Amino acid sequence: MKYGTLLVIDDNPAILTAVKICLGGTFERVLTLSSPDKALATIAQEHPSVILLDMNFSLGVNSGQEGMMWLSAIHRRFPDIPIVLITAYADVKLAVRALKNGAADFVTKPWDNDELIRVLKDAIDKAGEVIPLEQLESEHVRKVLNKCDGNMKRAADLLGISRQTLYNKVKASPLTPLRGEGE
Amino acid sequence: MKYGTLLVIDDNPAILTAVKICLGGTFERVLTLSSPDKALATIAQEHPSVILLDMNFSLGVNSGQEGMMWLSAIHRRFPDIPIVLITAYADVKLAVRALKNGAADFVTKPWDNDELIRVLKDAIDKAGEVIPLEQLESEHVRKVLNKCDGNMKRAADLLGISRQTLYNKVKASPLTPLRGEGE
DNA sequence: GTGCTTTGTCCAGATATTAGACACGTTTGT
DNA sequence: ACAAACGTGTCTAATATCTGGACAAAGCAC
Repeated sequence: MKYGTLLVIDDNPAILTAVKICLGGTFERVLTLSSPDKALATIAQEHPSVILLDMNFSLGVNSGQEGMMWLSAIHRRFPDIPIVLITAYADVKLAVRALKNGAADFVTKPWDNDELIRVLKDAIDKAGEVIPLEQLESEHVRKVLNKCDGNMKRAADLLGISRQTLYNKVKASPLTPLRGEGE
Repeated sequence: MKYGTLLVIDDNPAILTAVKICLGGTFERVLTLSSPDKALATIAQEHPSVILLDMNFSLGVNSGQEGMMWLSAIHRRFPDIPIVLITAYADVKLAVRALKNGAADFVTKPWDNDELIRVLKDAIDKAGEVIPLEQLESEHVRKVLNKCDGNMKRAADLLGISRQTLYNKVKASPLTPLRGEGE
């Protein structure tokens, strides 16, 4: 089973070629861009399943600012397409910032092929999940209620619903297990 | 303005003392544990606003497995309390895994005091936010609809609601801006 | 073009939400 | 200790929302 379209954005042609060879068997299509300039247009046109984005363009600038900017821009425009970042400079602060800015994952060069495939697959799978409205609601209600120490009046207030409605919701689904957040 | 209760868990007494001094002025209370053994009990009793958890216990074991286990355990039991991880071994993989396992943030030793305070404050603020039910619903609807390329029938199906209901929801809130995910 | 899907629109019955009210138990402040 | 303030569980009646079902018209596939 192949995993749709992968878009790779990296300014190193050797990397693009390498990725194309390594992942060509795993994805139906592997598109490449050597510069993020046309990224938005390309994404809009091709609707990739996942994006592999390098963090370091403009030679000599390796703070990752460039990649971070593009991450934000792409993620803002296409919040549903998972973006996996890749960088040669293993920097914890950068990785944390990237994940908090919406990156699906963060890997370092040189990469392990199987790991990269797993990461991209995970990103696609996670992005493809759709949570039913009712479940989303139940979970959120439970969380807020929990944060209010079970105070239904306050919870209802924070949730923007009436106390009775919250009351009904709670007794309607007395035990909805919370989704895990594990990897 | 002080930021509630901080619980620090670290097996190095010197660190505990240092943190107590550095952050005593910022938090109303700073509790410390030199081992995570009693973490769950302490948290249940003290309801800290945020937890600062070291990743490396049992001397010689520095893979972070220990801390990761405790992160999962604590986060599973108290999903509403933000957990900031701290480690001496800057490891990108570990940081990524931690964030995906529910950590609010990830900092490395030696830490910068102001940065640590900012991180803890951010974690508390973010955890304290409560999103009204209607907004949560709107955003989710918009995302799913987007993922379905605007196909309302399919989106409604995935969301577990009827097509007409989705139709009504969409025309009820034609332009709900998505919340940002920035740091 | 012919079929299949989707859309926009309507209906009427079922369900959910709402503000308000009430008695009762629990905190809180003094 | 006492009163005031607050939260709960319960009820009602008006309003709103959700639902399956139906229909013609528009869009897409082959």
